[in-house]
Amino acid sequence: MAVGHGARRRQVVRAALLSSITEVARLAGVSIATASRVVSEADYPVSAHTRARVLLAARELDYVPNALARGLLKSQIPVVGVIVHDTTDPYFAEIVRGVEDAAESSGYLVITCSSEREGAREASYVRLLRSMRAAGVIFAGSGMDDEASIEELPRHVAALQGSGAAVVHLSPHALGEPEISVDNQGGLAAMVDALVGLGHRRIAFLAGPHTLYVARERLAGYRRALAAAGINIDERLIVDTGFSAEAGARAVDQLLATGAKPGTDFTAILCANDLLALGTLQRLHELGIDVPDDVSVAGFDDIPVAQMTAPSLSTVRLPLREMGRLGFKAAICALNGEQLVPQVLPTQVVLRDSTRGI
Amino acid sequence: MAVGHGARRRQVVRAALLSSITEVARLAGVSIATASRVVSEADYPVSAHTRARVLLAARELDYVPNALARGLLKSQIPVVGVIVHDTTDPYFAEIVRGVEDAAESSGYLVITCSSEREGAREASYVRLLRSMRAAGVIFAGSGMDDEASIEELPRHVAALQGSGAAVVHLSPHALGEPEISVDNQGGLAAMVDALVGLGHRRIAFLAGPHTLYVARERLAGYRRALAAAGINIDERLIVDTGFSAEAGARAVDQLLATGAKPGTDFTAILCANDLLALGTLQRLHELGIDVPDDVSVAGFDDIPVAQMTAPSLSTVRLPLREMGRLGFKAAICALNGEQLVPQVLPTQVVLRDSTRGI
DNA sequence: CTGAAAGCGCTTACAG
DNA sequence: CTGAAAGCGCTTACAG
Repeated sequence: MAVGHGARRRQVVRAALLSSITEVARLAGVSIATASRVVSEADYPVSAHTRARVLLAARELDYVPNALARGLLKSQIPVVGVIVHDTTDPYFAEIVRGVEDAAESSGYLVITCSSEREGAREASYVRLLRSMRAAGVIFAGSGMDDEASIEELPRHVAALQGSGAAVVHLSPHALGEPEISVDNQGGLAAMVDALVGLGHRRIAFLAGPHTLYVARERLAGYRRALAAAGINIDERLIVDTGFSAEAGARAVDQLLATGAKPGTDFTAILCANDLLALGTLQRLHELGIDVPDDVSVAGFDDIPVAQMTAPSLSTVRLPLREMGRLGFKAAICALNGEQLVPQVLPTQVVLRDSTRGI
Repeated sequence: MAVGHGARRRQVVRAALLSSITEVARLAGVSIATASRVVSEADYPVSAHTRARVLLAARELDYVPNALARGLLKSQIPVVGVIVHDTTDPYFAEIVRGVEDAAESSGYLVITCSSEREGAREASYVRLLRSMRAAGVIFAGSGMDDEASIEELPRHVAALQGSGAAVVHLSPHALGEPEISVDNQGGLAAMVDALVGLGHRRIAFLAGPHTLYVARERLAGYRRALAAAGINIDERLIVDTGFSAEAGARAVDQLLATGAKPGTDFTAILCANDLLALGTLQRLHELGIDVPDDVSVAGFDDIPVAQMTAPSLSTVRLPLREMGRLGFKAAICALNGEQLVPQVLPTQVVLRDSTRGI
């Protein structure tokens, strides 16, 4: 019994170790050129009989082609990398999901790389993707402006593009217009308009990290809409923050520490993303400040949990999955040599229970 | 101006296209063997002068080694795949984050593949990883029992292991004990004990998908703890569900449709994961059933949003990031030929505002 | 329709 | 310390 088991095990391992195209060709009794033509599904004429024997041999040996050898020859491996700022952020999770949906059964493997909002890490991931001769890179998050992003990253991106890889941006960055994006400024302005429509005139803004392009665009939307409504901008109501729930909670404390009173000095808190709004809701709840009776709260992105908070969160819906899907499709188009036309997707204000008129 | 720009651009592209080790060797005036010894950081003696010239040439050409060529030679590429059930599920996002934390500056690239809980997709991702000669595969989710998981998957896993790749499981599955895991049964039993301690005796259970090993283990924990407490198990209070918030909301409707009354027929709803609990909270809120006054609700996993619901969610904390971190470390150990000792991590009951005594 | 041979970019015994 | 050469597994003109 034990012997039999050992022998069987060895056999499996042996098949695994030897299943190169050479083995398949030998077993089928054909040249490796012919074997290659069959297993690589090239549309090259091979007699039905020969084809069948090769296929049988391949199955017999559990043959899986070596993507490295193939990639070395083609100078490209069917892998598309998605660079995100934070895997655990639902904003990026939704985008990645969209990319994966579009990539399903396309033959491309999707690799997600998380920069943790560090330019050096991002650059090193892109370098790795370059060293693997990835077919494409999708930058899901917006550009940063630290040294690595300015020195190293563009070099790798240029090399990638120079060798025929597709590069797609889903957010604004230094190198030009994103191929697929959303009108961050307009979307945020629309939410300000909605709040003004509800009677709010003193709207605090948790602005996100000013090192990020998206955050700066959203801030611009805030300023633009207030100016358009003829409302004076009170700089003390603008808080520079991170992009996390914890940052939102801290920002509330910071805002209150200035002596600003909710309900009078500000009647609404608008957040540059939903995660900030989640932290804001939580901290206000802890402080016994009622939302929306004492103060209204609104977010931006419409991540799935935004419907599940109590009160449910008013926010601006971004078509995140769609962005991911279109991003992947754009990469494939670029790979086919098509010229990409930048596409700006619509946003939509969604008013739920965290905001009310005054 | 335009000409100058064009010329510069061409140069960049040219460097990108030609930067093979052959070019570096030529520019440095050495053999490719010597160039390789320098750039691959092999600890092979090379004179300081030669080394400096090679390094300079490499920098000049923006040389990035071809990982495919190197991988072809070694039959392994420094990539570790993490197979998850769903990228957008915070449970998996946290684990992936842990893996990435541990992999940081290890030289390995982490690839996340999302099976969407379909065995066929999972098998095809593992096949892709196999074709790329990945150094390791970490299965973050538990095994499924559909055909692809029984037929195709084990073949690829055996081949991967046979060729020296590391395979690590973070959850129970058909092939044996997970290398890194958590006591799902004991953890869930502990929460039942806690609820019983609060005076609950009629505890409904949203059980998750019975096709998943983890779900079955958690259900076993439910049964075990109730039996130990001498409480009769009412099968009508056990609802088979998915693992999403929507499934939780539906399950609440299903439970109520049986005619069971909250507060009398059941005083608590225990969920096999936090996402189910989130959906449960939301649906109960919509129905005007108060938590915890009318019914207590508890989850399992302690994903980050569990603290941010209203009321905040009582749950069982799983060391998710730690599991990811240890999973990656285990993969590296296996790669170094070390024998892995299965490790079971502790869980902890966390009581927040969604549960109360009766 | 089939096969022999070159070559993708690298590493590593082997010889000096 | 340095280099010439073989070879990893595949694809693809080229010749038949």
